[in-house]
Amino acid sequence: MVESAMSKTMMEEVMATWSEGSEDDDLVRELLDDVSPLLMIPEEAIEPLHSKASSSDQAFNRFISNIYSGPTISDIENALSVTNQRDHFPQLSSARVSILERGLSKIENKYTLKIKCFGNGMGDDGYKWRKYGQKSIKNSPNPRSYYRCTNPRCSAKKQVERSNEDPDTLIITYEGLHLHFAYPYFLMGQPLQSHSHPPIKKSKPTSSHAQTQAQAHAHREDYVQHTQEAQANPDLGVMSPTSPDSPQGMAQENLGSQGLLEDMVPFMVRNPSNSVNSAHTKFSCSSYRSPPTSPLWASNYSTSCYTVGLNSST
DNA sequence: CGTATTTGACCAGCGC
DNA sequence: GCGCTGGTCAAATACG
Repeated sequence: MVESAMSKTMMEEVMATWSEGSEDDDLVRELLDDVSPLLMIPEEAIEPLHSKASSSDQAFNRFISNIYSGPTISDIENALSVTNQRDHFPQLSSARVSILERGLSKIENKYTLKIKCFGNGMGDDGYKWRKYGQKSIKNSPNPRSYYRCTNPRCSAKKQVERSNEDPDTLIITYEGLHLHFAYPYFLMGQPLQSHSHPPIKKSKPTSSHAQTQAQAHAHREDYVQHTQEAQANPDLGVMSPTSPDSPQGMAQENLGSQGLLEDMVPFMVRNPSNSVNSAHTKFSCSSYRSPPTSPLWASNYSTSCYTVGLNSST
């Protein structure tokens, strides 16, 4: 099921999809950049970064790296650092748009992504999906596969089919949100509720439009979260859970209005510090955050997650 | 043996 | 109401 490495283009597209918020341009830019630390920095190259973390943290990082073929924690850190320079890259918006024009579209509450897969090029977005159906589509020689997030608390779904015109092109439609990864964020500042899952997810099955992003994000988010939390990078700054500007506050606020994961992801990504309940998150999320299993995009997995944090269209 | 996939059946929505 | 189509269910099967 794990699809081979997804082309960078795929990643870009995904990222673009999820990064409509102008403030995320820098991150998008990084993702689009061929030399983006998020995607390219080899373990050795980023080793120095690890020096800041404790041995246990390093071990954790390695663990994560071994599980995911995508970017390492250090990669993420780098990306996060870059993110702080958002104001320096106003051109990202245009880049994002260009990506969108290359295959990403949003229809109603679904995000459709068209990606080129070379050879066996199936990719994996990092989420663990379970195939629950396949149907032949009218006027199309290619069947459509239906996938659902393996997390029982997640209603995220996606459909995958090959393009009629181009066999190498996959059409992926995302629907629903991967909110399970965000639970710990919802709870920030509310440690007492750490064991009860916010009803948000349930209230949001319909606002699936953020799905694509959510997906990509979800697992990645967990990943990012872990990283940040493990390293508590002071450079990123720590927002007070109680602060009105805190990620948490924002997230909840957004949830209150729309409950869109996409709206809060950016904060999560940029404010790793909050993972107060990280311990819980690690276990609860990791269970579902299995190695890339999706029939789509393998190597993009990592990218996708980042993307999640970027987008906040609609 | 547990988990994931396959695949035909079933259901709902829509147009005629 | 009927047929078509897309989406989901669930038993059977395959796989690690």
